[in-house]
Parts: sequence; structure tokens; C-alpha cells
Amino acid sequence: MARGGAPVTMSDVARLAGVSTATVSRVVNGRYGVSVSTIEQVRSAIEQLGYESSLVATSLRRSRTNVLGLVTHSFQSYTAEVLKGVMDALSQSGFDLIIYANSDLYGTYSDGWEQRHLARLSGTLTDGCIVITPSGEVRSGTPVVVIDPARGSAAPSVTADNFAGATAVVGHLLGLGHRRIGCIAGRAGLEAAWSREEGYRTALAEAGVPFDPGLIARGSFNPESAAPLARALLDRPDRPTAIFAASDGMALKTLQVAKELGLDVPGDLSVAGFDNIPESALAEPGLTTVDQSVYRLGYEAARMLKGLVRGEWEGPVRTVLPTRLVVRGSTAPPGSPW
Amino acid sequence: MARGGAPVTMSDVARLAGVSTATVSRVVNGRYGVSVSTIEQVRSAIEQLGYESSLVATSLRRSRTNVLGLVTHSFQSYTAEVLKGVMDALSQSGFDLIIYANSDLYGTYSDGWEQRHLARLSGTLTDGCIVITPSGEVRSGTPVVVIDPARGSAAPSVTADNFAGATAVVGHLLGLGHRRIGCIAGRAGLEAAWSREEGYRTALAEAGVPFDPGLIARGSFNPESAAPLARALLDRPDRPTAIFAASDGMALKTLQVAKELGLDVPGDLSVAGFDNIPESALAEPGLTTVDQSVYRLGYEAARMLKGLVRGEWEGPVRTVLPTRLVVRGSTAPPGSPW
DNA sequence: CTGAAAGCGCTTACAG
DNA sequence: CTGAAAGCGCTTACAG
Repeated sequence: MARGGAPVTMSDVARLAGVSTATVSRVVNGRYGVSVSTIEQVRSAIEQLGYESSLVATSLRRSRTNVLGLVTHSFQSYTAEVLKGVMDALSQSGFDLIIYANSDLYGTYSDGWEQRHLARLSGTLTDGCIVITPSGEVRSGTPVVVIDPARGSAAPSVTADNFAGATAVVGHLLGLGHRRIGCIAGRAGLEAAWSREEGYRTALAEAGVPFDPGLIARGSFNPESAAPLARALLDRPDRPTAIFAASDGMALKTLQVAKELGLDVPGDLSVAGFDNIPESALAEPGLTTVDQSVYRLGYEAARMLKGLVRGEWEGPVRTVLPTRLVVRGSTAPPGSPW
Repeated sequence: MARGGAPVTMSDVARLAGVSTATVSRVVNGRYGVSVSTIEQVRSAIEQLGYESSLVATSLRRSRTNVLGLVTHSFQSYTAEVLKGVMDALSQSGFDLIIYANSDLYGTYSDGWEQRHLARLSGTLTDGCIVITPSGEVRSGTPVVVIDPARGSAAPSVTADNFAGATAVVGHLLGLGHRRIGCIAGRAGLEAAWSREEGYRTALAEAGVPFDPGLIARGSFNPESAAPLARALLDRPDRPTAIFAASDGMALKTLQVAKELGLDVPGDLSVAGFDNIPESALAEPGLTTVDQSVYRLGYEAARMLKGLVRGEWEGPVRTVLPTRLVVRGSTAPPGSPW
């Protein structure tokens, strides 16, 4: 019963059953050409010892493991939603999922973590991998699907229609009458950040509103990064009447900064975000934002990876999912302009 | 640059550097006794080929991998919270985390999944594992910490003080004047389910309220399982004036059933849950519940596992974390008794 | 300081 | 129908 002892190996089973490990392997893997009585013996030995084959040894020897990998940096609510989608897509597919997360968030491995983890997993452990928001291009010997890729990445990917979403929400602000609209952009290297910023510029251009470089600030998608930027924007004498932040986390932080500065939202300032995280509905006032179905990002990525691994993927290798404008209380016509 | 080709192995590096794989291994692992010039050659070959050591091969050969495992059945918000705690506890610890989730939720592997996954990982891949809500006892050659163990499990574990929490919330209902309090209990085999039910009984006993077996129904912690049970309870001629459900998911479902039956909450019926999931604050009315810090469950489990693996754990191997009563609008004195 | 060789736990041709 | 042997990519005594 191997309780606290060394793990039971195939040799242990072979010895007890009085056969070779080759035969045990055949029984374990249901290969043809083993006599019924031998199967019986081996089965009983397996039962008796509580044997389970080692994933590591098996994967080292075999080319196919039926395990898919997912590499991530952290576990925010975003990640959790992605995972739900991935798991649902993999349900009953015969593929198990292994997730690799490194713990040295601020340590020596911070740079290029995704490539390192990918290489460690994809040697032989997994048949393919999903990588979430990598900071650069990723390469691997097995199929890879990237969720929210780095800008310019050529890897198969799944992403929301960030450009359309940003255009829509900035268009909404323009429609309310705003003309001075600040933008707190996201992490420079990410495709998503770039598209959202581009959507902002395009919406302004289409409305004939001249672009003011002084109204754009660059954050990192991290909520904390937005505080000083929002403060700087709101301290300007020609303060914007609205701010579009490229993520809800940053938008919520902006809401907080506005409150600290004694500004009323949406009376003195309209604020809009991107993502539609659960906290946005709870904020006071509720945050106007763009919904991207993070669940579907995960679902579609897993579906694509599954197909790629099986060699039966016929669809496009770049999937762009629709976004949806969600209007709540944080945006209104400019009220008390200076 | 191994783009889409076979992964680069240590032999490739050795060949290019003109040394043996033994020497490459020494350089990769920073072992002493390699000449500076050789180190230089090997380093440059590694760089050139983009070599990363295979986690699988390394772990098969070595006893220690500095990777901790986590085995789970699904990815609910509960799991996500646990993961956040685990990751924070592991931050900068030198341990990476690998999570194994099986996709056959309703397939052939459903039974004993935790033991199977544990065995597959703990052969050599991980130095120790956390297992979330296993359905039975788990055993492994490496340290294991269980979050919300099966009833009667002897494994090291971390769990909330479910008994105290249930006693408190049922005490709250009794204090409001309720005497007929229904109970929708959780999955039979789990320690948490048992303790919550036991807390219910104890609170009644202490208040001198006789226990009515007809008022107790057994669900599975799954929200869906609660609907027919709630309906049956509320269809009784001697309907309870309050229902305590052993999880928020089941309590929210009960809220919904009550609404369908035209019952006002809390006017006609008080409802209380357990867990304090985010949705409970958003419900209308807000759900009275017991807060258990799922984040801390994960944090403490990881902390314990880390210590166990390093052989330096001095604390208790069973950690029970405090719970906290959260009163919201779903409970009130019995209003319109029949 | 360096390499040949054994071996971690498996699987898979190859013989018999 | 079954086993001996090679080998997956590494690490580690053991020689030299």
C-alpha cells in the first residue's frame, strides 16, 4: 500500500506478477497480444500494490501524452476565468491539463518566464501549450496558442477585438459631448494595449477631435500604475472631462483618485474602463466599460490547441472575439466644465 | 533556434560545445570543477541553441525538483481564490507550482481522481502536493496537504472552522426568533459538510429546540442539487421559517426557489449560507452567510507543504482557520408565520 | 578538470 | 504470447 514509502514502480508489479516489465506495460496500455491469464495476474498485482504509472517516465518515452499545458505568470480573476473556459473546452476531450506557474514573480526568472516554462513543459510532458499574455514571442516544438499575445507575435492566438471595443467606448464618450478625453494606456509590448490605444486615437480622429499627446499616459495594466498617471492628468489646468483607462483595474484606481481630489464622477469627470471585471459592476458609481469574454478567450484557445495537436485544425490560427460596450453610471455628459 | 523542430537537448549542446553531456550538466547546474573556458564554451552553445533543460528528464533523474503540485477537480471561484493564496505563499520561495486538472469531469476517471493524479505527479515530478477537496483518503510517497479533507482523513490538512461558523449562523437565526430552521447539508463524505451539519444540530440543541429530521436535506454543495431540496422543504405544510444551506451556491439557489414560490425573503423566509462568495454580496437581498477565507486556506496549505517538504515544519499538521458571521438582508425575525 | 557508464521508470521494436 | 535490450534526456558516482 506504499504509505509514505517509495512509489510503486512497474518493476515492483512485474516482480509480483512474475512477468517482465514489457508485459506489465502492455497490460497497462491495453495492447493486444497478452494472454488472458497473464492479464489477470498483472491486474491483480497492480491492484495489490496500488500502482499508478509515472507521468514523467511515460512522457519521456512516448511522443504523445494527452496532456495539454498552460503557462501563466499569476492568478488574478482574469486567469481564473480563462481557466474555466479552458477546462470546459477540454471536458471529456481525453486531454488533461497541467498548469505551470512560477513563484518568482519579482525574482531572477521574471524575464522571459514564458519561454522558459514553455520549454520545460513542452520537452515531452505536454502535447501542446497555451500561454497567457507573454511578454514576447514564444517558440516551441509542439503547438502553442497564445492568449493576448505580444505585439507583432506570429504565434496562433486568441484575443478580443480590442480595437473595436476601444473605439466604441471612446465613441460613447464623444457622443456624450466630451472633447478632452484622457487615455491611460496599457503595457507597451502587448497587442491588446496597442489596439486599445489605437482605438482611442481612431475614435477621436473620426469625430474630428484633434489628438493631444499630453492627454495620453502609459500604465502597465496594473491598477497601481494608474494612480500617479490619473493624478497627473487631473492636476492639469486643462483637465480632461473624461478618462478612458485601458483596463478596469486602472479605471477603478482612477475613480479612487478622482474621489481623493474631490471630483464628482460623473459630474466633474467621466471614467470608462475595459474588461468588465466583476468589481466594475460593484463600484460606486458602476463603471462604464467594454466587456471581453475572458471565459471565451480560454475556451477558444483550448479548442484551437486541441485541434492543432490532433492535426485537424482547419480554422484560422488567429481568433478575434467580439467585445461589447457596457454603459454604467461612471459616464455622463460633461457637467461642470472649467 | 529550434522553431517548430524537435526540442534542443543536452546532447545538441554538448556536440556544439565539443564536450560531454556530463560537462554540460555541470555547467547548467552550476557545479564546481569546470574550467572557466569550458564554462564559456558551453554557455555560448546554450545561448546559440536556445537550450532549456527538460523538466521531465531532470525530475526523473533527481530526487528534488523544487516543484510543488496541486491537484484539483475543477476551476470554480473557490479554486481561483485558493490558488491566489497558494501563489502568494510560494512567491520567491524557490518552488514553482504545477497544477494538474483532469478534464473528464463526468467520465471514466471520476472516481478516485485525486489519488490517480497525485500518483502521476508525485512519482518524481513534484516534491509534494496540495489536494483540494478529495473524495477520500489520499496517500503519497511525498508530503501532501489536503484542503477540505474527506471526513476521517488522517492527512495533514487545512480547513475552516466549519463547526463554529455553522453554530454561529444558526445561532443568529435562533436569536432572531426562528424555531423551525431547515438545513440543506453538503456532500456527505466531506469533513466540511459534516461539521456544518453538526454545528446546525448543536446550535439547535443548545437553544433547546428539538431536532426535526424532516427539516434536513442533503445536497452535494452543487447549487443545482439544492433546488429540489429547497422546493420540498418549502412545500411542507409546516414549512420552516428559515433555511440554512451549507454553501452559498445552494443558498442562492434556495433564494431563487423561494422567489419562484412567491415567498418574500426575508419576510416569509430567512435564508443563510456558508462561504461568503462574491455573488452573495450582490444577491437581492444580500445573503447572510459565514465567511471563510478561501485565500488563507490556500496560503496556509502552501506554507505547511513548503515546510513539510523542507523537513522543517514544526507546527501542527492540521490547521483550522477562523470563520466570521456576515449578516446581510436575507435574514430577519420570522415575519408572517403560517 | 573531464568523460564513459549506469540508471531514473517507462515503451517499443525485435527476437523467439 | 513473452522477454531482453535499447533508449527517451538527464545526473552522478567513478575513473582517469
